Amino acid sequence: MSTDVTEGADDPTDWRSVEPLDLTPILSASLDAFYESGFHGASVREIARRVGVTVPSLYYHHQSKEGLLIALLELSISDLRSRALAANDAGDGDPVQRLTNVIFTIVLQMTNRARLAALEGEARYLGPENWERYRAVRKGVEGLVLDIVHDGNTSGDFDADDPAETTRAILGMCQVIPRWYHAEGVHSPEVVARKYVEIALRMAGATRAPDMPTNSEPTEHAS
Amino acid sequence: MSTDVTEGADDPTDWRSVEPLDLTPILSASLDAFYESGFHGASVREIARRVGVTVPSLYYHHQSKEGLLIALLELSISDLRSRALAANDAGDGDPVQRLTNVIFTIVLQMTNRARLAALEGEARYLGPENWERYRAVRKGVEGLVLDIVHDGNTSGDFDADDPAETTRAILGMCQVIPRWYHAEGVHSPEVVARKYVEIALRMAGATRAPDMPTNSEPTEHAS
DNA sequence: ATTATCTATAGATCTATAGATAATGC
DNA sequence: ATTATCTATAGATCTATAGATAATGC
Repeated sequence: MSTDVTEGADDPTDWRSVEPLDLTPILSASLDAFYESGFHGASVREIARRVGVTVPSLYYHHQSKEGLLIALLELSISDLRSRALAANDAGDGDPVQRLTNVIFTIVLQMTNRARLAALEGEARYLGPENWERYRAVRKGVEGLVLDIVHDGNTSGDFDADDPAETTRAILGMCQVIPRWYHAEGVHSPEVVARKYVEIALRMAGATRAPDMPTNSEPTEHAS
Repeated sequence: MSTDVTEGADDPTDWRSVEPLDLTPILSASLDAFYESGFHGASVREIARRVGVTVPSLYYHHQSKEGLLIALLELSISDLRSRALAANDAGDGDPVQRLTNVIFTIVLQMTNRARLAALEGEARYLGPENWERYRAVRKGVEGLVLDIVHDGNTSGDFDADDPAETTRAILGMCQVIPRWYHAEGVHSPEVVARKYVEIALRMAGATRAPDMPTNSEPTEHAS
């Protein structure tokens, strides 16, 4: 049984590094247009022009303009989800390490794929069905972080007054990274990720330091 | 000399409470439409329909569709700016109290005026001139918070590893509040503001607690 | 046969303005 | 005179589809 390997993303256990997704020319052009002008500000004509094809050609590959957006969002959020889960697992049950790993991989996405991550703000223009599906995955990631903060509070590793609010605050500061990183980011994605891990640990009231992840080390298990 | 009192907002020293702005019917309808559909997704026809006038009537009062947006953004950002400055002054030179007051008033805006605050994301669709003007004010507020974090680091009240990154993180978590507060906010604006002040102080590494502001006390100086 | 593109066009909607008309204040 | 509204319309642009045509793989 040969399952399609290209589904989702690359090796899901590889949460320490985030390479740019290689998109089809149509999705790549859509991303550029949506990023610059927003979903409603970008026209299918403009997208077709960037790709170098006619408009009907776009409709052959995707059902509608919304179909272009949902394809991009789905790629982005499902990849974020699988990396976040892998990062959490790699924390081996230790709340401090789990939060560290998860925030590290999230910030890597926000910086290395800033344009794609910035599309999240356009998700609210999806139709009810696509919106609900997207929202469910998004909620799952938030729930994961909330669980970590909760567990840390219970174990005494964290000291968050209001875990739900702390979780929203942590994810909130990450969400806005794409707004400024692409334009004025001076640090490498890894450096930013480490800084935000430190800040997130403070927000949760962590009582000890984690092992800071790094992506410069070679992976020990060959493929 | 009777200067126009309605210019800007109400008493600028009153940073402890934030009432909803009362907008003209046209701006109120524009805000609703922009909030629901975004700048490009909202049409002037739809705005006119909400107000109950014809489209040309809109153009009598405002130069263009962008004129509607900039009017709303200008109201929002200038009010935020003056409140933030007043809140900073009320901190009396103490970094802990200054950060507390400024974050408190910012979060009050994000919750009490969630729809208006959410418009910030549309600012990037402004023309170059309006965008630059808006951006300058926005940068001013960021600079104010950065100064506070810096001063606190110098005085030993804070312990921020990277003041610029900490400032962005603090303002970032505040910026996204409108995205969830309007929909699922269960706490009162004041309660949320106090929670975020606590979180912000942790992020900056504050070594002592502030006097938490409250807006339930009557102002001691009559008008 | 299947896949991918094209030309041509439907039909709606967009922002904005010209110029007429009514209501208000001196 | 000034302020605020209207009808009518310009002129561009929007998303999406019908149906023809070319290229590819068996």
